[in-house]
Amino acid sequence: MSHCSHPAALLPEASECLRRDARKITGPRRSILEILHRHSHPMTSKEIFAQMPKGGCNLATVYRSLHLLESIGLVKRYDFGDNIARFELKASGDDGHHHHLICTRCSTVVKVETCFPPEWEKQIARENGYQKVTHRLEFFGVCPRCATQNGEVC
Amino acid sequence: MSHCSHPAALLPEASECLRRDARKITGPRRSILEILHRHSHPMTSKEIFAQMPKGGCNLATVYRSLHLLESIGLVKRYDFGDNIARFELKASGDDGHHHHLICTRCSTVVKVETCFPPEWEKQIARENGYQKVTHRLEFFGVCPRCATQNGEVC
DNA sequence: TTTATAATTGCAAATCATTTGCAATTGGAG
DNA sequence: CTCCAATTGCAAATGATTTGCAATTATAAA
Ligand SMILES: [Mn+2]
Ligand SMILES: [Mn+2]
Ligand SMILES: [Zn+2]
Ligand SMILES: [Zn+2]
Repeated sequence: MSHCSHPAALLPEASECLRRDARKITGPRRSILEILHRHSHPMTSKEIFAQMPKGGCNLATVYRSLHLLESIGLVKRYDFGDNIARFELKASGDDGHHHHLICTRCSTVVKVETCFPPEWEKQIARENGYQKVTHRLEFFGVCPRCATQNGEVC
Repeated sequence: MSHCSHPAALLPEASECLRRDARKITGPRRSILEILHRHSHPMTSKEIFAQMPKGGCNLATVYRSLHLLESIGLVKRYDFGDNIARFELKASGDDGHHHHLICTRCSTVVKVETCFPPEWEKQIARENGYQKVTHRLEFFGVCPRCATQNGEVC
């Protein structure tokens, strides 16, 4: 929701990632990065599409761009179980691994820093003969606002 | 994969659940319960459909039946992030809450008993003003078999 | 700056899992 | 055995996402 770091600082870094893979820095990609930068919570392709500046681009382009940005590690994909992919910009240096608490009423999302105990995860890997194990973890509940206006949606 | 309890013991219990809600015990529903009973891992609607005995039923009926069985608490739905719902029979008494370790190569699924620390979850709820919080947690990695035959799929 | 060309885009049609409307069928209470 | 709400088959509708293809464009090289 807020823009912490300077937006301009993002482009050079992204450019580098793109160039490294012989990809182009296009209008749609630039816009998507800016949009993700100013909304610091997971956004769906449609939400991003709706935020595109005048002229915009085709929705298919948003999908393709997000794929690319994800593949080169600039963006992280999240799945909240509603069959709609959501994307967040990864902070440079950050591996983007964190979790969320989602309101099942109004879909409000809060970042959760707590992670599943790494030791436990290693144990699970060991027990099953897996070399490396990762996880997907999201929390669900009814946010205080929705809990108040009981019955209604935020 | 194995049939632990007596399959016959399942029906009376299911019947009770269904009757309690003025629902009928039909062929398709009986078949689905039996299929889920003998495969003790999460199954997709298509997989269940493919296991239907001769005569079978329409795929739409499988979807509708699974919905119903889920709504009356006989079946639990899981989401492994591939946009295909999977279902497991709940052991009576069990709330069905557990997790899985999924091979990203061959999709083999192993049940994981370890759960996210309840105290930590309560803390997350408290911190955010939520009354009650649940979670969805799945583990991913490459199973030992797939790790060996590197490159190929099980 | 101009050129050459691989990458990108718009558009429409295709996918894929899942849902739904509706008419025909059926389980099971009375 | 009767009756009727619950169920089912079928085909069409959904909704997110993907894809084929021809037209457009970013950009490295000349
Ligand atoms: Mn986040
Ligand atoms: Mn399981
Ligand atoms: Zn809410
Ligand atoms: Zn495997």
